[in-house]
Amino acid sequence: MAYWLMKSEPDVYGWHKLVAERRGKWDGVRNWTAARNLKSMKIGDKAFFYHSNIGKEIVGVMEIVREAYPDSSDDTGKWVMVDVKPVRPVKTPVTLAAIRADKKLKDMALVRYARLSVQPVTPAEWTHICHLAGIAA
DNA sequence: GCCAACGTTGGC
DNA sequence: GCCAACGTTGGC
Repeated sequence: MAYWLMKSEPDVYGWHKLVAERRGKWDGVRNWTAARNLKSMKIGDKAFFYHSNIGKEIVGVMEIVREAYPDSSDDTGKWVMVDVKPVRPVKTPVTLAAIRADKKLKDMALVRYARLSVQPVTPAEWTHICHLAGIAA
């Protein structure tokens, strides 16, 4: 099983909206590196939901429930989307500042490639962040 | 609102 | 195929 981190601006599509919907479509990705990550996802993979711009923190854990298929918001047919469902909210949000300040996390894509909206997370990073978030890994 | 980082586009 | 110009993202 692989781990990921996916970003969304909460005023556009936030954690609470995903929880309300019970299942969400992760569309609108228009970056080749992010799209490659979407295509690598398997059903059952876990992903952190990160609020960019407002909050700048990890707020929940999602699971991939449908693997990459054509993005319905894309007319060109080049891009893909996946479906996700919320698994659990974090107990304590893990902020970008906390991630930057943590030696174990400073190599995360979130820090090194700030603009990448869909990025891999290593098992060690996943476990550590779950610990900081006060939830089981 | 500004600006740094960086991806993309288009002229050559 | 290079690289300057431009656009976008996202932190501050």
